[in-house]
Amino acid sequence: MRPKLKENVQKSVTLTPLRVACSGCNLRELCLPMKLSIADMEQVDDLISLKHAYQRGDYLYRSGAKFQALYAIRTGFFKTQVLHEDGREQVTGFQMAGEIIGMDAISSDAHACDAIALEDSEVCEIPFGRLEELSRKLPSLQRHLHRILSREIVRDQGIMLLLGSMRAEERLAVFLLNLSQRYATRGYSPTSFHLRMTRQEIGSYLGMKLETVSRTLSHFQGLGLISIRKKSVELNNLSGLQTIVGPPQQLL
Amino acid sequence: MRPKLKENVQKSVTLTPLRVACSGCNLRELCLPMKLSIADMEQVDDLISLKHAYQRGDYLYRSGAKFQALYAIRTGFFKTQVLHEDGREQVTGFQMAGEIIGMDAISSDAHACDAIALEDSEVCEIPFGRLEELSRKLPSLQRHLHRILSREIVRDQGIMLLLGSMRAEERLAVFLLNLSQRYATRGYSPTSFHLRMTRQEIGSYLGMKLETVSRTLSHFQGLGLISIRKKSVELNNLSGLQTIVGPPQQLL
DNA sequence: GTGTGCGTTTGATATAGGTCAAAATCCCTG
DNA sequence: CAGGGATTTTGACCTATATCAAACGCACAC
Repeated sequence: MRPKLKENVQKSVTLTPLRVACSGCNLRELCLPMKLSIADMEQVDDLISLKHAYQRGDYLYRSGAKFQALYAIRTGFFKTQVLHEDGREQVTGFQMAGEIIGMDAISSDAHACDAIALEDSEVCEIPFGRLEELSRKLPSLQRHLHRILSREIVRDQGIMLLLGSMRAEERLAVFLLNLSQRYATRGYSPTSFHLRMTRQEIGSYLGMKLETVSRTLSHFQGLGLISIRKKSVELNNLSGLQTIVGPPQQLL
Repeated sequence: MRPKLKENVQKSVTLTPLRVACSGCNLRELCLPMKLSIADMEQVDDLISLKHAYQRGDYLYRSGAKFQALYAIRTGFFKTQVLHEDGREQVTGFQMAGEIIGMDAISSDAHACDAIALEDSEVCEIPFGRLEELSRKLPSLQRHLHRILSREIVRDQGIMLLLGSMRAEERLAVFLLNLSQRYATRGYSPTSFHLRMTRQEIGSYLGMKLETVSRTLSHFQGLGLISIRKKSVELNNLSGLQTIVGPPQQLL
């Protein structure tokens, strides 16, 4: 039933004929947080035609694939990764419901990374040509698209800061706090959640080896900051994690 | 005459009343590589009103400053950096003529990083509101704006790969090859150029300490790959540098 | 010209995190 | 429910890079 990630080779897309309406979507505040008239909203609904289902391990898109659309995650969890020819890979992000992915592909009309479902997921497809067209007519949609693109740039800069100037403990604390905050935004517990990714994927994202991820998590547990058992984490002391993030503790 | 970087505190902007026309700019192929009718081009010329001059050490913008415009670098060299409250800084990029910066600010209407001139520079200002307006009328301009934003995302992903999974030698080789390629694109020698930034800034960008930058450069010189004296570099063996970039040489 | 300071180089030493290995646990498959 | 691969944990050891320190040199100021 549950496929091993590496073996899901083909892009197995289950088309759900069901039309999804943004106007009725409970993620709208995350995905399209702008005010539109009813008539304009209908045009947006028109744009986002199909909802596709992906199983754990499926590719949403592959590096090199022709760019067609942006994707809004409706449910589920994805990772994006870039591959270096010599086999090295770098996870560039983990995406959850309400987030939009695929923007790397606009610049060259081909995707620059892979996007892979880490659990069974549903995705709304946003044909980019039509999005551009509509955003020419709706300034607030245009503005929103620009914000989303820019937000991605800012996010990436934050990761550069993380990878370029933080120690392993700090990176992991930032990572946990970031997940916490994103779950909170979605109405889930900020202190208790399941990690959808492996230690190896966390490590790739944070620029460290899986053993170091595991050791550091154990260390946090030893300090009483978190409880972790396999993939379920409990953050027992958010402000304690916050204080980990900071320059090397010379005091204390 | 030549100010120390840290002391140029105020944003000293010299307004050049001269109107600059994109239509006549020799950087157009880098900055606006798209075909427009003469009439449309005039509208773009209209948009990009003023050319400002900055001296070495001047801030083009600061983190937190209100977002007004994107900036196209006409001549000169900038760095962008993000600061963590605890004083740590991360250089997020080095920008040269024909490149556009400031896109981080769109998402929140405030700049998320600092941009600082590393040499005397001239910059074209592109008021963003008017750019959005015009891009609603000119689909090819709209498309171009989207490409530029997306290109920045792809660039950042490349840096994440670099910071997250390459060794110091590889990072520095990638850095030198990237500069080489960008100078080549601008019609300068790909094998002989001046570094505008300090070892410390290179180190910040590449996630390593200045001493490691210096040692690694010396090492490359020892291998005959480059010649370096202070800030002037000569790349003697581009393909040799290429082979440095790759998984840890187990063979050889 | 001489002094001062920043940037750079180089050396000696320390350490965070990587590597290798083994055991424990989990989870899917048959 | 037994078997086997994948994932995780933990330990022992190693290395790439950081840290600390000293000396040098160039650029600018006086």
